This record gives sequence, C-alpha cells and structure tokens, in this order.
Amino acid sequence: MDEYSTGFCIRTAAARGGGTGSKCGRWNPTGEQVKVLTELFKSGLRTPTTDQIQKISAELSFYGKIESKNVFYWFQNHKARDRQKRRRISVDDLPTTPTPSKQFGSAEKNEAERVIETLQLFPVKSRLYADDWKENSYNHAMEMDHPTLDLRLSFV
Amino acid sequence: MDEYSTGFCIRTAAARGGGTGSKCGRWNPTGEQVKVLTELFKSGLRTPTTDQIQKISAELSFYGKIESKNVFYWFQNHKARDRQKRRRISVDDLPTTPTPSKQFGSAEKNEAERVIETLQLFPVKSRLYADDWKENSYNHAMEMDHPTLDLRLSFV
DNA sequence: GGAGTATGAATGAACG
DNA sequence: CGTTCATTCATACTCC
Repeated sequence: MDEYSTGFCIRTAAARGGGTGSKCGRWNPTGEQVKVLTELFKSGLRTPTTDQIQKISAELSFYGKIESKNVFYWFQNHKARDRQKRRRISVDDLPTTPTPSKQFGSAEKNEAERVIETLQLFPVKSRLYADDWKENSYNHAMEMDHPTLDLRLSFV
Repeated sequence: MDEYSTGFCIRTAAARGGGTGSKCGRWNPTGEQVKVLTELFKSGLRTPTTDQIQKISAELSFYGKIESKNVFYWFQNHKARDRQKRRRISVDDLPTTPTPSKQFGSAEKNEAERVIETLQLFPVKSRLYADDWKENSYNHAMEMDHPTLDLRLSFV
C-alpha cells in the first residue's frame, strides 16, 4: 500500500548500545531506556496502568524521545514474547524419548510477587456469540436512524 | 522463529488491502472494507445498533468475507482506541508548553452520537486510518538538570 | 548485500 | 467500555 512518511527525526546521537547512528521512523529506545524498562519488567511489572505508563514515559523522556505508546507497546510485546517463549519451552517434547519430566518450575525469573501466572492451558470458555446479534442483547434504537447507508460501490 | 505450528491456515501473503484470499483464522479486512468502515466512523457512527451492524456487514460482504461480529468488533476497537490514544497523547506530550487548554472544551463527556446525514462513500482521500499516533514529535528539552531517574518507581 | 533475527507497531478478538 | 491477549506486519539490527 502506501508508504506513510514517518517522522524524520534525525537523531544522530548514537546513544544506542552499539553506537550505530539510528534513524527514526519508529521509536528506537536508547540503552538506558531499555535498561530501565527491563528493570521494571524484572521487578514484576507486566501490565502497567495508564498512569504508570505516563510516569515511566515522562521519566524516560530524559534519555531521548519517547512517547507513552512506546512504553505501552514495549510492555505488551515483552510480556507477550516472554509468555510465548515459555509456552514453547513448556510444551517441549522432543521426538524420541527425551526427558519426559517436564520442568515446569518456571522459577528462574520469578522475582515478582505479583506475577500471577494463571494457568490457562486449554482454550476454555470459547464463548462464541458469532451471530447472536440477531435480535437480542441491547437495543439502542434511540441513537438515530442510520443515515443513508447506501454503500453503493462505485468501482466494480 | 516461524516454527510455531499454531497456524492452521494457509498463510497468505497477507497484503493488507490487497484483497488476499485469506479464509481462515481471524478476519482480515480488505482495503475497501476498511475504507468504508472508516468513513462511517468519521461520519459519526460509533456504536451501531444490531440492525446497522447487519446492514453494514451485508454491504461489506461484497468485498470479501465478513461477519457481523467483525463489524461489531471493529467499531468497538476503533472507538476504544481512538479514546485511548487521545487520552494518552493529551497527557503525555507536555514539552514545556502549559497546554492552552484547548482540549475537551465543554460538553463532551456525553458524547452525543451525532451522525452526519450526508454520508458520502468514496469522495475523499483514501488515507486509511493512519491517524496521528505519530507526528507529535515535540522537543523534550526539559530543563531538569540531572535526572532523578533511578526509576525506583513510585508507581502507586 | 541478502538471510535471519530482534523488536516496534498494529489490530482482531475477547475478557471482566 | 476499558483493558488485555494473540497474531501478524514492518522495520532495525546482526551476521555471514
């Protein structure tokens, strides 16, 4: 599709760990920022609230350009990948009688006291209300009559 | 990295907007579908009723596979994210300007569902929802001398 | 320079 | 409705 011209913030600070001159286009965290974020994560913070996100973002803005959404995404991704990796490992199972004893200890990183690892091993509660929208649930007919919902396609 | 066998469907090239023939997994809207939905959203529609959802879904089904729930979720997500984004930005970026309080003027909490009667389909640009997550590149030249950012985190 | 990887960003789906 | 999860796309970075 179209390439959206991302912001051109030429930060030649090279504050990155490798010292490579990084260009902008997407947020590129500095070493300090990553360090702090990682620390927080290891402290047990996994899903910061909006307030926390803003606080963190504000603090980290000292090291360089950063926005709240960056912090938000960072935690989202970090948690997701951590979980993903763990998932992969726990399922393990090598093909040919490798250690059947699953080491589900998962006590390597547990430093947080609020890391609630609820076990969701199977897809429970797949509440599929795919087409329940038929004619139940809510009914706010008070909004307005939908305008001309004439979605006539022109290019066909 | 791509060894996870979670994929149950043929992983198509998935060119968003390219009208790929993905038929499994989660709904992948085509460019036209997104366009129409965005247009509706910009017209003021935020919480469509069941009828509207079905109508929209029916219309959009022309462009590709779609279900009512997709439309429902789409509006839900779009509205929620629009809000979330706005909130985050407004609180986040405060470089040095004290914000002349131009946000949220007066009556807005009520968020009246005003819908513009004139709904034109394909008149304007097709810039599909790129919004402004970016583009707020302000200067973070704060005046704080040395950072106190040990980030002991006062997250309360 | 391209392949492979790490990771930021986006969004569909769903929970509480 | 706000928040969270899972999957995927896009891009920066590393290595050969």
